[in-house]
Amino acid sequence: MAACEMKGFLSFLVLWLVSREKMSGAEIALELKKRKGSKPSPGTIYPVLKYLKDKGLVQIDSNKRYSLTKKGGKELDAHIKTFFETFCDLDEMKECCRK
Amino acid sequence: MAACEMKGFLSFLVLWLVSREKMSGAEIALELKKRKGSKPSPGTIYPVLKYLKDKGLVQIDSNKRYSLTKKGGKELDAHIKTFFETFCDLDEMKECCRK
DNA sequence: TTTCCAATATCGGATATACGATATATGCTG
DNA sequence: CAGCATATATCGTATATCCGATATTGGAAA
Repeated sequence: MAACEMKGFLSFLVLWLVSREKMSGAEIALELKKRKGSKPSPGTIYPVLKYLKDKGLVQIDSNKRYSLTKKGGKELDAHIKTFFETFCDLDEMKECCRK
Repeated sequence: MAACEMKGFLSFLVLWLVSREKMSGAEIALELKKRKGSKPSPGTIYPVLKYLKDKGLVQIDSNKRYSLTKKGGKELDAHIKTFFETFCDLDEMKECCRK
C-alpha cells in the first residue's frame, strides 16, 4: 500500500492539455511521455478519454481530436483552484529543488 | 473508473510538509485539511506515516513528531523534480486560474 | 490512582487509477 | 483493391490510494 507513485493526476492533466489545443489521443500520449518520462499505454489513455467524453467534459471532432467543452472548462477551473490551494507553496518547493 | 478525484499525492505532500518542520500525525492531518478542504481520516494518515517510516523516509522522535531522513530527502527531491517536469507550465495554469 | 479524551495505530474493504493484451478501425502506399 | 502500419478502443486485472470502524496508547485532570 501507499507506494508513493503519485498516480491520480492523469485526468486532470488530460483536461489541461486539451484545454490548450485540440489533440488526438496519440498526441496526448506523446506529450505525457515528454513530461513524465513514460508513455501511457493505450489501455490507460483511451479509457480516460472515453470517461471524460461520457461525462461531457471533452468533445471529439471528426478528426478524432479532443477539445474541452464548456462544462469541462468549469471542471478544469475548479481542479486548478484546488490544485493551487493544495500546493500553496510551490515557490518554496521549486527553490528547494534548485539546491 | 477514472473519476478524476486527483488522489495520489498524499505521500508526496506528507514528505514535503515534514521536510519543513517536525510535525505530529494530527498536525499533518490539520495542515492537509487547510489545503485540501477535507481532513484525512486516521485510517488514511497513519498508514501513510507507517509506510514512510518502514521505508526509511521519515523518522519519529520521542514526542511522536515526524521528520525527514537523509534518504527521505533524496526521495523528496526526486519527486519534486518529477512534479515540476510533469507540471511544466504552472505559470500558464495559474494565469488561467485568475480569469 | 483512576477517569477521560484525544492522538495514534491497525485492519478490512471500497474505489480510483493504470496497465497488458487484444480487437477494431483508419488511413496510407504499393 | 490489397496489405500494412498506426491509431483507437475495449476488456479484464493488478495495484495504489483512501476511508470507516475499531482497538490501543498516552497524557492531563480530578
